[in-house]
Amino acid sequence: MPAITLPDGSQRSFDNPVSVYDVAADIGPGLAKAALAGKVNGEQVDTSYVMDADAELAIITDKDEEGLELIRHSSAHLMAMAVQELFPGVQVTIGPVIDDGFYYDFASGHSFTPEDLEKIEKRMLEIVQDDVPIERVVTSREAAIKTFREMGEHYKVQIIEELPEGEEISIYKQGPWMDLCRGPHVPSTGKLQSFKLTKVAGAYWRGDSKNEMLQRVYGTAWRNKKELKAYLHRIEEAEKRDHRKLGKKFDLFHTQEEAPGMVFWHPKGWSIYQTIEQYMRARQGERGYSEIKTPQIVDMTLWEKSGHADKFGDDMFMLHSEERHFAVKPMNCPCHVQVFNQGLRSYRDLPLRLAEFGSCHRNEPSGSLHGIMRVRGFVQDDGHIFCAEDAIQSEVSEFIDFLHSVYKDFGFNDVIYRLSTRPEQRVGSDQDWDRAEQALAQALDAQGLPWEELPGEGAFYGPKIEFSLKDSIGRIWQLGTIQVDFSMPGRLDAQYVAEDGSRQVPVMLHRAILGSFERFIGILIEHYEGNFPLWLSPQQAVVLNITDKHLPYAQEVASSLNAQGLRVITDERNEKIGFKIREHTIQRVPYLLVVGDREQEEGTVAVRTRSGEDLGALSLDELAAKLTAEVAEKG
RNA sequence: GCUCAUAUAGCUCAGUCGGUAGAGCACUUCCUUGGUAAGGAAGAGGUCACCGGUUCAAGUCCGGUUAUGAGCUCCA
Repeated sequence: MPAITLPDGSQRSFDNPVSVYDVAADIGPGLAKAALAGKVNGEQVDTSYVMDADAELAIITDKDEEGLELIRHSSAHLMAMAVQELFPGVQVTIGPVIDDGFYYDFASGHSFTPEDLEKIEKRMLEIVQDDVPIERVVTSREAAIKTFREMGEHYKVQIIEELPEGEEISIYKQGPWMDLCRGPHVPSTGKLQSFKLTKVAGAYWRGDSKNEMLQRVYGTAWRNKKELKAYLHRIEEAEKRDHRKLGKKFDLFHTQEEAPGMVFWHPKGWSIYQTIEQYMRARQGERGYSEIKTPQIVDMTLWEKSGHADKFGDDMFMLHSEERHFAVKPMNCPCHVQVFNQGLRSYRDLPLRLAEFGSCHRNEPSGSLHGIMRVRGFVQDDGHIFCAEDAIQSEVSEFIDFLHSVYKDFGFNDVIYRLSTRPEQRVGSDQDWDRAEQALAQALDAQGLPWEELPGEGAFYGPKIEFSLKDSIGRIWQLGTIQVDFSMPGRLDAQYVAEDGSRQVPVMLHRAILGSFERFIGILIEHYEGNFPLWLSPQQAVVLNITDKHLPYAQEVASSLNAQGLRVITDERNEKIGFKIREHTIQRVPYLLVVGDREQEEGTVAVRTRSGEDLGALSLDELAAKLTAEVAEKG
């Protein structure tokens, strides 16, 4: 006589064992239709799951987040079924749920094409039309291995063999098709209505590049057509703000075949770059950093000593000249230690904060290059703090504070904190790692910041905090970092004289706020969709003369504003005012200054913004004051 | 680096069955001097990424290289 307790606390008693579906039907036909799965005593189960004792039950429908995940998971199965029907001989591997959808990895001699995806999608819709029931069958390990071996599903056999002893093995059947799966799944294929296959790509078996490559088909799946449409729209919007596209449209930079992964900055892009660099220079000065510049090409012996040659040698650009071996510097830290090492340092010099806009080159794998976001030649807003161990926490706290203020000035307020701890391949003693990890965790805790641990993700010389931020459309970008390093100063013979006269090895903190200028500017382009705030805009205003006779006045306006430190250009072309307005609005110039007879007589300009707002006529003084104030405001 | 795809005018893209390349915008010149998102006319512009092969003939078919894109792997 099971008594079923529902989430609202109400109870229903049944004379016989009941399935999740039965309970849903007992509550109402609408719910029975909507039920995708159940949650019995906290465990997800199919709607066919039968309860023969008292239980707590929640019916999962597509209103629940879990329901959406079920839809995606079952969609992956649906796709696998369609694929195996259409392409006999294809083996299945795994098909999990991901953000916004699902994928399934297949082993196949045939390469799927976009046309294949259409065919597969069509077959999937047919199976949905047939509303094929999805059924769970529990089997023994041996039987499962035998079944899948006979089916020629060698990957599945391997997966079953690696399941822990005693684990229940379940198979899900939909029509003639079956797949090994823990479940649960939606009750029938008819529940899957709003999906779309999006792309096909290679993926390594088990995510290991030593293994063979499988074919991964990605799909997206939603509760209903409206959500699917909204998702596809979001993707389109994200594509519109792609920095590669906008970089071309606004004439900010280009790349070309002769220098893969390196950026040719054009005047407008370089203006943004310089504005950021000068801003960072000023802020670092305020925060007690001394700026330095170190060589671009350094003898291999230094990289061997620092440990980088050993770990990253393959990815360094090498040079051979006069029997000597050099590398183009892939990072700045060993060079900064060389600056520290000049002369005998005292504890009184600490903390010593060195900063460099350090130009680095790394021969990144060709397939990982991406616009200006992931490049081979880049400039870091790099800095190294040499300090005594007891100063780590305060230095890290001070840094976090600095970082927050910078992100705020760029219009980013949501920061995400992650602590990456010791990786398998590393240098330094476990005791050093314990202390370093603790120092970082304490600095985060001391500021009351929420953080997540990423075990094994630290650098080879020390743990790190990674700072990520959310952009205007919710994407997360990793930017800043601070890393504790107990190893490199010792390896490179850094020392200072302590208060008691003894020689001590300083701790080194590696830190960056923007990460690389290239990546950061790429993110800014996408975040603002080219609508840069005034202080970053390469062209802050453009003066538009109505006819040739207003040209001298237009030039006078521009030079007057330029003299006040504003970036103002004149569009002197013999074009109609509507045409000029259109062009510069599309180019996202923040202020359009129209000058004609009226303005010339009154010594004013007619101000229009890039968003189409008409601010009326302003005198030059009023305008300069307004723009200067806006530049200072940042954000 | 791996899998798959792509590469045509400055940009965005057409180019069928293999028969020596086309549009819109941009550019140049001329006309137009026009008050808030495209005034008009004419002209110029291409070794179809590169190297090789098949063919009477290759932008088109095949192979290789390079770059780019999606994803995987990697990211000091």
